Parts: sequence; C-alpha cells; structure tokens
Amino acid sequence: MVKKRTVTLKDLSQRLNLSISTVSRALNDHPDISKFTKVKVTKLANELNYTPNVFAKGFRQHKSNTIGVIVPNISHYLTSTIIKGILDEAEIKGYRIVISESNNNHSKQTDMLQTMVKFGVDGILMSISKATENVESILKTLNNVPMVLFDKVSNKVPCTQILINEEDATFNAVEHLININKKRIAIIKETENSFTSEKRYAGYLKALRKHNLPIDEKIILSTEDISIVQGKRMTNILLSLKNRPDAILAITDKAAIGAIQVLKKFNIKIPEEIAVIGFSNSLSSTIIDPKLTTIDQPGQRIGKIALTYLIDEIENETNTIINKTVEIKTNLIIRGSTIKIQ
Amino acid sequence: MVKKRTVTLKDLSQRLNLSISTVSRALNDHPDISKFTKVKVTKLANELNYTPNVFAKGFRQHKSNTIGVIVPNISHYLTSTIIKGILDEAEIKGYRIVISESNNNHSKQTDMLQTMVKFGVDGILMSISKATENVESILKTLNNVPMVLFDKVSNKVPCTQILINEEDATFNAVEHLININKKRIAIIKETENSFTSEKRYAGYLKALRKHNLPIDEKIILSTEDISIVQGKRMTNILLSLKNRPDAILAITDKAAIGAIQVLKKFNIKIPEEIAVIGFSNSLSSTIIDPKLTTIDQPGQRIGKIALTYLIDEIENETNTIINKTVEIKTNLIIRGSTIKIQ
DNA sequence: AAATTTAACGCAAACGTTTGCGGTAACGTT
DNA sequence: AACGTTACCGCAAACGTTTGCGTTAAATTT
Repeated sequence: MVKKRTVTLKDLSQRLNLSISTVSRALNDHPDISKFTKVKVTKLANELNYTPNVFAKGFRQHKSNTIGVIVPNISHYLTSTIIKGILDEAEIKGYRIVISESNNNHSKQTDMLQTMVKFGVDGILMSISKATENVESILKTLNNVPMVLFDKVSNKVPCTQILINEEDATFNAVEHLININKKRIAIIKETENSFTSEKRYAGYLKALRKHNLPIDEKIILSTEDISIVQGKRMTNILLSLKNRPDAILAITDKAAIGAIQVLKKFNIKIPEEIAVIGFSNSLSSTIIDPKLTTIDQPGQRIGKIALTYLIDEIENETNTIINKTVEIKTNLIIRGSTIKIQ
Repeated sequence: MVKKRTVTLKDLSQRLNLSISTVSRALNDHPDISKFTKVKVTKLANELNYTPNVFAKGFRQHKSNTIGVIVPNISHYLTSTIIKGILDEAEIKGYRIVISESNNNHSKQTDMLQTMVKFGVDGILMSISKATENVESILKTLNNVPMVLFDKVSNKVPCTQILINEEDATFNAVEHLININKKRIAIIKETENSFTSEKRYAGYLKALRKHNLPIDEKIILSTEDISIVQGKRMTNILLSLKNRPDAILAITDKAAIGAIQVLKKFNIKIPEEIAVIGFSNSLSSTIIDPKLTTIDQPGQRIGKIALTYLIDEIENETNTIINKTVEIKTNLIIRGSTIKIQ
C-alpha cells in the first residue's frame, strides 16, 4: 500500500489556473480575493480533501496551536478531571494538548518543560511538583513561552495561577464542624513545603481563632506523603492521645478515608464520637461508609479556566508577564461522616 | 522582553566557516564528516544551546515523533493508568504524546482521528468508543498511519490489538466462586454492543458449562451504561427474584460496588449469603467494605506494551497492516467480598 | 607518473506555506 | 483625456532542515 500523496496548495492552484498565493489567501479569507474565487477554491479544496501541512504552517508562522500540560501524576482523580476540562476547552478553541508527567520530580519537570518548549508549544499549563525549589530554572527554560499554573501552584513563580480558595474552603469546613458542636478538631496535613497544604492549614487556624477554640499542637499532624496509609497512621496517633479529638479534618480524601477505616476498626461512632472531613470530593468519598463529607473542587472548571487564561495570553501577546491569581470557589459537600443521615 | 532569536544551523555554519550541510551532517553523525569537525560543531552547538527547529525538521522528513492517543474518558481509573504507562514509555523512546477524548461519541472519535492525522502524528493509540459501527471511516481517515488499539478494541478493525484475556479472566473469577461453593451465580453485564463485555460473558458461560451449572437467563442482566446506580438497580432486580443468586459477578467494579451497597442496605451477609466480584481493581475496590474481590488489569503494562508495538510498526515501516492480537494476563485479587477475612 | 580511489566538504534544490510588494485591468474623478 | 482608486491577483522570497550530487585535494593503486 503506497503512501497516498497529500494534496497541496500547488495542486489546487494548478487545477484552478491560479497562483499559489491566491489560493492560500482565498482559503484564509483574505480581503484581496474576490468572493467568486474564494468559493471556487474552497469548493475544490473540500473535494480534494485538502488539509494544510501543519509542519509547513508551523514552520512559517512559528505557531503550533499546541499547548503542553505537565502534571505530577495523571492518574489522580482531580488531575484527570482537570485534564478533561482542558481537553474540552482545547477542542473548542482548536488547540492540541500534549501531556507529560513529572512524577513530582523537580529535575524531570524541568526536562519536560524544556522538551515542550523545544517542541514549539504555544504555551504551558502546569501543576508543579511539590518542593519546586529552583524557580529560576523554570523561568529560564520557559524562554518567554507563556505559562499558567493550576492546582499545585506557587506564588514564587511569576505567572497567572488558577487555584481554589483553599483557605476559605477549609475555613468553611471547620466552621461546619463547629456548627455540629465539635470542639476539639484535629487536622492531618502535609509537611511545610506544600503550598496548598499550608493554605488549608491557615484556614483551619483562622476558623479556630474566630471561634475562640484552643489550638493544640498535639492534634496538628503532618506527613510527607499524604495517602491512605498515612491517614491510618495519623489516626492511630490521634486515638492514642489521652485527650482525643472529636473531629478530624484531613487535607485529602485519601487521608480521610484512612481515618474512617481506622475509626471503624475500633468501633468508634462516626460522626457522633469523631467526625471526619476530607478534601477533593473524589470518587472514593461516596464509596466509603459512611460517605465522606468533603470539599468539592470543580476539576473540569479549573481546567477550562486555566486554558482560557493561557490562550488569552498567547493570542494577545502582550509579552509582559501577567501575575494574577484566579480563585475558584469550592463547595462543601455534607455527607454521613459529619451528619448522621438515615 | 524581546523574543529571543533561536540559533540555527546557519548561525553555527557562519561561526565555524563551514557550510550548512556540513554542520547538519556533523550533528547527525554522518560518515562523510571528519571526527575533528564533528567535535568542533557539537561543541559550539552545545555552547550556543542549539536545538533543531522541530517544524523545519518535521516538514522535511514528514515525521513528528508524536503519537496520538484517543480514549473515551480520561478520568476513568484504568484509562489514566494506561496513559501513565504510555507516557513513561514515550519518554524513554523519545516520543511526545497528544491526547484526545472521544466521550464515547463515534463521530467525535472520527474527528479526533482526522485532526491527529492532519497534525502529522506518526501513529495512533486508541481505545475505541463503544458502538463504533463505521470501521471503514476509521481506516479511511487513518490514511495509512499505523494504529494499535488497546483496552476497548474491536476485531473488525484490522490492526494490532492489546487487550487482556477477558474470557480467561472471568472464567477464573467464576471458578473461584464455584470453589467457595457458590452454585447460582448472577452476572451483570453490558448490552451486546460492547466487545469486552461479550468476551467476559463468554468466560462466564464457559465456566458454568464446565462445572455443569445451569444457565438461567433470569440472573443474566444487561445494562446500557454500567455504573454504580445501574449496579444498584440490577441488584435490586436480583433480590426481588424468588430464587435469589448466591453470588454476583459484575463486569465492572462500579457495578459491583453498587451491588455491595444494596446488599448492605438489606443486611445481606457478604460473602456468606451473596458473594460479589468486580472487574478492574480500581481504587474504590479497596475502599468499599467489605473490600472487593476483583480482576486486576495491569494498566501501566498495557500502555507500555501498546506503545512498544506501535513504535515498532512506525520504525520498521513494513507498510503492511499487521493484525495481531496481544493478550495480557490478569490476576484475580481475592478480598473480603468473596472470602471472609478476619 | 598517470590513473583511480577515498575522504571531506560545499552547492543548491526541495519540503508547503505565508506575505510584502508589485502589477494589471476596470472604474470613477477632475 | 489624464489621473487616481480600487479590486484582484501573481512573483518570489523566506522559514530551517535534509540530501543527492558535484568538487577538490590527498592518498592509493597501477
């Protein structure tokens, strides 16, 4: 089977006795071309199934209509949901999406960035790996390609950032716990180098202070990698305290699920004895029993908005670095882990 | 901030008093070039941070080093895991991955395919949308670009297919149920147009026949969209039977989880009264209580293997359509929903 | 010493598009 | 009648790379 020759502008021009430039302009709806030739050209182009050679095009105009997405781990539920939003919006706007995973590895992240820039992406959408120290290296390899950060962001990087209002979100969650009469609220968070975790922690503190609740270091637990097993471990620690908490706010659904599993193991009544709140509204949060009260992050919206802002920067190339922060509202989803539902 | 001029072969050639072609050949390790000039050229290229213009390159050699991935829904756990495997392998082999979602929409799938081919991908990795009727349209738009199918495949499309051994997998699952002394095993499957569902159903039938168990249409249930709610609905139907099953094999973890939730609601003992098996080993399967016995599909391996085969076809362009089927072994993960664990 | 081979390099075309510039008619304006 | 406009269209260069072919000088063979 021979590789079918693709039809080019030259082919069209020869068949129509027109110049290549005229055909090109006709297809691009240039004002210099008469209505008559335009329809003639587009008609034949359709018939012959002409498609412009993207390489020649990109080559000429230094534009690929492609944007690169870099995430730590694509199989995280929120991440894949955000990507879904990005893909949807990209299709509408006529952009292609190339994806890479950084696996939370900083040097790999820089590599991916470089590969993408070399590849000629028009812009970058990134959720940065934790502990991204070397911000300068990012900017250098970026080489003026516009970028917007989402989800995992860092205010150290000068570019627009799409993130949920972490602080408000946890603040509301804690107030919800206080409303159901909880007075000793533990938190399971990440170690300090996580930007989002710190924000959430700030919301936690703010709520406690507002309601004049004591802040007890004993029930403020941090872990490096926040997973189900870590959630279990932390919960075991909390249960070993003489003065147990009456609620656990986990910075992550996974940790919250680990917490619930441990509480169930010890036959501790949820939410009567200890209530639990997670963060993300992941699939699992509706599967665990009792269902998990959690904070919904609208993944698809985040993705859509991030891409919208990026394309805006690309197409109105102001060539100045925009450094704005867009906060997305979240929603507290109240379920059985905080309020008994019959 | 001015857009930095990128350094080209011409720049290198001028600085070195060499011709462009010599520089090009030197960088590509052409035998015609002396060792001496080669090191001279590569040295300067590194110093000036030369990177070849991908557009010019792709333009010249009609190769993009990019492969397109089309999946129905990226936020399905197995799908995102497979993509993870693809990304890993792509990085090793030096390929870029562009991703699109078909949303199980056939015409959209054709569109994506066309966009990617136009974009100049070197090959396509696809998990086809259900009810892909028009196979010819796929082949036509494919235009000789190699493709391999994974996960959701179709033997109607002539190309290599990577899939798990659905039939064996369910066969083993059913035998496991029989081993724990279950005699009346229900199945919740998809309607006929799902290739994988039919394969799994075949394994179910095979196991029943082998062990001389009756096949009862009443406990063979089909649904269009196989989700948690459908799992619940089907389970309610099963429970309304005079002659209830003593085990439920769901074609999907989601449906199995729906089943467990309904069984728990009616205080039916799992697995003593009714055992449950799912399919996929999704995250949720370890979160539901009791944990779900399920069939593990090694997503990352599937992705890795699919890409490996595709690249093989791309690089040894035999130009003949390869039509082989690669079956990946699965693993039955036995958990609390079939065997009581203390 | 002449002829042939070999090693190393340069010339220039080609890939398909876009676009600045120039050209030619036809038309309208003084 | 001479001039300026306008509407359309073509010429040709340019983007950066690869590659067939030609060239030259040195090395080798006869």
